[in-house]
Amino acid sequence: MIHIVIYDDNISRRKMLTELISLNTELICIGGFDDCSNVLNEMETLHPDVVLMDIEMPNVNGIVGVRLIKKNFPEIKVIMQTVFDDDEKIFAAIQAGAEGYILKNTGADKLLQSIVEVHSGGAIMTPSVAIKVMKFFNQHNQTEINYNLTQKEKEVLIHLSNGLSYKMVANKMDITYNTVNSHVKKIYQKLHVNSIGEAISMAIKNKIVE
Amino acid sequence: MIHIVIYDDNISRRKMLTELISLNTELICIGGFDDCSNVLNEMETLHPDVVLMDIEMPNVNGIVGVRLIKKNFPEIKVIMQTVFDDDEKIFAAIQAGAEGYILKNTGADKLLQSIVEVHSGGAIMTPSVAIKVMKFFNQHNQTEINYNLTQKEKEVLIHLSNGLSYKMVANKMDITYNTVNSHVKKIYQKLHVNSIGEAISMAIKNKIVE
DNA sequence: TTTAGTATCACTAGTTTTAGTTATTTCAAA
DNA sequence: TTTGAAATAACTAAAACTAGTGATACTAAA
Repeated sequence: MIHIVIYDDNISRRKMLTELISLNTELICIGGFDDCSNVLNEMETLHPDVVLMDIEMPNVNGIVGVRLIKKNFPEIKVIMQTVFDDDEKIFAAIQAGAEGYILKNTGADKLLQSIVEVHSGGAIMTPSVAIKVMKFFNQHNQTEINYNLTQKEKEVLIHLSNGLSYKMVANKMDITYNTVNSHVKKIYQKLHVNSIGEAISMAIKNKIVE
Repeated sequence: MIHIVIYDDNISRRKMLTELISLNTELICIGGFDDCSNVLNEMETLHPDVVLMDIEMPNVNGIVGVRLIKKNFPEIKVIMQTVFDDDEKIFAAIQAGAEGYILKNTGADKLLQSIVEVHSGGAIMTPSVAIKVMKFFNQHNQTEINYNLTQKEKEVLIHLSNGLSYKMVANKMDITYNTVNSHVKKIYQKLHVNSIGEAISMAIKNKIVE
């Protein structure tokens, strides 16, 4: 028996969801609220398995709500519901630790399915949300532009980004100071920079070095 | 009519998938191959809408395959299939640009559903994959360790990471070179480093600067 | 009201980086 | 086999950084 609490400022929608949930004998709705003003108290007393959380709510919204829940009751699963336009809210919710993101127009069967899925340890997303997440993922894990740094050049750059001086790099790589200097000059040319700071900044951002 | 090509080294499975797909009148399977050895040629000639791609294949595997497809035919949607929900492969596939990632034991109806969903611009993941992606997401967006850098110190650091010299930073911030020097000394103390390279490296990795 | 932290600035001296030019060897590709 | 890139190295001079000490002014907290 999965215990569910619903947060949604639209009462008729809440009623509808409650009825929908009661159709499945595995699920039971044990509470519903307008917003997250008292979310911690409510979690404390009701201790549901899964929370259905509207993102847009007056006073204390769903993002804050899920953050509070996850911080204090990490075992409670949270599914966010949104009308969906705003990337930022999706990512905020993900970072707050919600297990699911589904659109409000999601079909009844899928909603129920999602609750069960999340309860059993999975995560669910509607496809349009998934594509945003994956795009964001890619964007922030983009494969580097190839600056054609050689292995030695990369090695020098890594050492420098770890705070070593040319002298120390030379020592570590068993080459002379002069050679390190040569490599660095080549690196700067290839990266189109002219200081160690910018080179390292570029190297890290483009994943040339870890 | 959605045109589909299947990559899977298991012939009987490929046959099964082909038959499954043909059950839906909206879908048609226009090709199937053992591995990705000739994937670019095959894409060139068949130009499917969606590719069903097994990850584990001899010779040229699915990860390489999706990477090749996405690089040369970004409009072709790719759904990865695997028996393992191996973290590394999932992320590799996502980064290669796959639109879907589903386990092989996914039900027939869900598979077909997924194809349609992906074709219409969404992305799909099985719940167990989704939770991994989201965890990874969170992990790599963790809030920084607080080094208690002041606003000015951060500002100096940002300028330095953009390649500015102390002199230029001074000019930009309307303070003297000496003050910049003071800030830097403080930064080094707080970050426990003693070179610009290490400071920037640390700053970027800990999201002190973008 | 004393204290701690921030922001500002100065001077110095030693160290390091940057950038210029030049040159040799090696190795793989055209 | 010629060519070109990579790796190595040297020399130099200017510019920049590092690190030490010390000082003033302001603000907010104890």
